[in-house]
Amino acid sequence: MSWTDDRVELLKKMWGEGQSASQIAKELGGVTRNAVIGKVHRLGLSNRNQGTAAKPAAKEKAAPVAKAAPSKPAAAPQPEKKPEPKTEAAVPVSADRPANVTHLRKQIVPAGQPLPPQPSANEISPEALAKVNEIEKSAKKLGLMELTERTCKWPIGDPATPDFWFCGLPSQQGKPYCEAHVGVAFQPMSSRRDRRR
DNA sequence: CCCTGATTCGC
DNA sequence: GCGAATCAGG
Repeated sequence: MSWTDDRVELLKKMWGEGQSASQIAKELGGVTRNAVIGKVHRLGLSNRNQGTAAKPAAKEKAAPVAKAAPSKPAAAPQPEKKPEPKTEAAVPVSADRPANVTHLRKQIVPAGQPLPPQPSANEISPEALAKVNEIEKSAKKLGLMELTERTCKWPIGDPATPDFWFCGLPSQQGKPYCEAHVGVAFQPMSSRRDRRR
């Protein structure tokens, strides 16, 4: 595959939209994300850092290249704009809920049985709960079979009813849950002192 | 372990 | 110019 004009255009477009190199590569087809990144650099649209000629030459490890030493770092940090629409708009979370967080949790997980590492719902950030509510709306609702090594395995709904599924969103490294669920899953550990055994 | 982009260098 | 291999972070 070669970098035809339209392919380059798509590349520019997607890169401009903040798409990742791997996504772009997948979309284009026939190229790897490395190819995309390489092209991006060649096109000179890697970062919005343009103008500063001198490149700080980040690392010099196994490079037996004898090059003239750079005169000076000369890297004026320019305030850059980051078009990153945080999908964290206002969530209808009760701002005035001092201690009734437990009820909120109940809404999320109606079931009351063999729940995952459900914290004691004591000191969970209301934000985390709101987040969970949010993401559950966009959950992929995977069945038990669809779960893979890196899909969120957070159960949603009542296992005793057909309205039961798993979050299914991309889980974070290693963890069994996605970002949001990790937040409410294991985070507490505050007043859990001894276990009297 | 999964991902991200950045850089190098043989082709 | 191209991109795999590698590096460097998250």
